Amino acid sequence: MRPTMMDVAQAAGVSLKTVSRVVNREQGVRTTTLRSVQEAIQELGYSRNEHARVLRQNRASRMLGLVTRDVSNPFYSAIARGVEEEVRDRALLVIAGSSDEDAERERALLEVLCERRVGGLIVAPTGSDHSFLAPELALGTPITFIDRPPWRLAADSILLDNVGGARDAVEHLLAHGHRRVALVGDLPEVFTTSERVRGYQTALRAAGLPVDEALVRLGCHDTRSAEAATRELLSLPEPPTAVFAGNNRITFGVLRALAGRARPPALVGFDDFELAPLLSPPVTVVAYDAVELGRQAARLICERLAGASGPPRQIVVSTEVVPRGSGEVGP
Amino acid sequence: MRPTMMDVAQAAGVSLKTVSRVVNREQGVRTTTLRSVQEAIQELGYSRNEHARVLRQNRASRMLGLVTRDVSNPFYSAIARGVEEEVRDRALLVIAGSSDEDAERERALLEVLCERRVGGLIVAPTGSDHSFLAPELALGTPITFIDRPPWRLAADSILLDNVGGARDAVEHLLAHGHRRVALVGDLPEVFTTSERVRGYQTALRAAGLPVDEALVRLGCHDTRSAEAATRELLSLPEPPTAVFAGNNRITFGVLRALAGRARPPALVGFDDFELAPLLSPPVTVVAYDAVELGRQAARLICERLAGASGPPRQIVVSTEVVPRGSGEVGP
DNA sequence: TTGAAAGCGCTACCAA
DNA sequence: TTGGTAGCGCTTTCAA
Repeated sequence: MRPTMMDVAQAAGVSLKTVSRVVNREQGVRTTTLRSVQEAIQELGYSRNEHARVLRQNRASRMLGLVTRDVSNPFYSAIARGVEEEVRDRALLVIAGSSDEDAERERALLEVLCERRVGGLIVAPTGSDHSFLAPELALGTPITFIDRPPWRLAADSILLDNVGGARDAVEHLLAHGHRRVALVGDLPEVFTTSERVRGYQTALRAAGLPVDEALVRLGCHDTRSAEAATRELLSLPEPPTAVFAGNNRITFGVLRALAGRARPPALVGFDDFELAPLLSPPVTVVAYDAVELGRQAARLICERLAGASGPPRQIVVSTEVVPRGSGEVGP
Repeated sequence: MRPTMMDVAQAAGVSLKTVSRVVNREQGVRTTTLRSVQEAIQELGYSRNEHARVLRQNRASRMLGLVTRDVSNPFYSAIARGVEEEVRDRALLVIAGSSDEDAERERALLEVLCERRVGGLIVAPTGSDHSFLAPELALGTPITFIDRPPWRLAADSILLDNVGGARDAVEHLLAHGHRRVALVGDLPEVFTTSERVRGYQTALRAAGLPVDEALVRLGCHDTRSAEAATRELLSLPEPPTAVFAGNNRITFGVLRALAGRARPPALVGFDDFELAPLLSPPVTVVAYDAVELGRQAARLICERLAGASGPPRQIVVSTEVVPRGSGEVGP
């Protein structure tokens, strides 16, 4: 059996309360007593039961729940990293789970995390109704949405400047003389997709160019479909001279479609990636600090935990075009 | 205040025990009673307190602790993914933390996880003494080490075939006619480094070639130092005609050093990466299934939780050379 | 400086 | 089919 404080107390010949004092580093324990209790703890391999503490203190556990669409995706693992960095010194742990873009699974994960009485929740959401979190929010658990806003729930959110980033990318291509700029994008119902499409349209309209629907290929949710869509674009009677890729998966698909072509179209991709500078040509991207996204989310949670009230906040993280070569070739 | 079972009971006009039955889906509750309790639960936004359950049932919490060196590193996030996939159906959650290669931090994380009464621990270790985990192990908490073996502790481990993978890589280069094969490696005190060095030496010796220390550059813990080491190798009076890179960070550094060179040496890197096929030339690597590594670790934990006893097990995951171009050029 | 006792929210056990 | 009660391991409060 696992030793309890009572076991330690008996081994050390003191009362349970004295052991509690030692374990919690409280003042007012004679040095000799302290020593003998510490020895008993060592001897028995005692480890304090956090569940009993949480229960007795009737508080949240020192854990944050982080629900993303896939922990192994570099975007979300960077967020996880940022969250962890930010809460590390506050002795908070992170429980991370993947929804796999399944709203049911997302909900199940979030509910289980609430049963665990997490101190806060950070969600990169998939579902389209988060109203089931309203009671938890009302009870004081801070919840921050990241990458996409909450639906049917008034909660904090950290978003990228999707419109601005996409607009900058397309303007960058236009500035290099392109007039036929294609967009390869993810599922149109996804928040970030529709925002980036808006940015794309905004840039074209500001330049007095029409939005040619033949050059807009949405619904590419994986590398393969992005590759196929790009091949289709390139075999049009009037192919685009430049491509804007809506996210990193799509950029990889576009790159596969362009591989080996003598004179590939210009390319700017949303999302940076480590090897972008090593490709030929090096890939121009819309970059941002994904780790910072996680840090900001965690910071917001911590502020709320520290008592900050007030209406939901929305923080928009800026993006930046990083020219590397692929986006600076002419038509 | 957060509602308890007692609050629900009062709202529904039943006893606490009846609410417990409903919450736990026990048989023997009249349909009308069931309904009214469910309504009260909905009304109050009740959520069961998992800490109270764990305490009362005197069991481990349904959580696994996962301590890696950096959650945002693709290798470890793939492991996290594998662990999660494997335990998902068993309703286990994963608490993930990064040690940042700091043994003290690793120890602190592991101890906090034990206080949380995790059902099992998976560790990609940094420290060189894990004997402090002995009491926890003795109390029945399964612990699996991954990527590197435990030190001063008899516990399960999941390792890569580091020697075999490195040997295969070098043999692959030798088979293409190389006689001067360099090794760029991580810190020599790291387990995987020394194993891979052994594999490198084994391959050379088996081919009757000397191990030329001038061609062995260890201590490269980041991309930058690997790049510098590679530049040094290339400016030797007798430069290598092929390079074996000891891990993915090093491969990236080597690639940076080779970028733009008219006739780069052959290259095989340990660790696969998504963009390897898209580089020019595409990069030949020693590949393995990192997600499977995590799955195996979780499987081992689950078997132990299900009662499997016996001496520590060691599982070695095989590797495979994936030829893509960079490793198939002659000297 | 130390100890005794109540009780956090829940489940297990027994009773009705 | 339902309810009462003890107690999980700890912290809190009060007393010695």
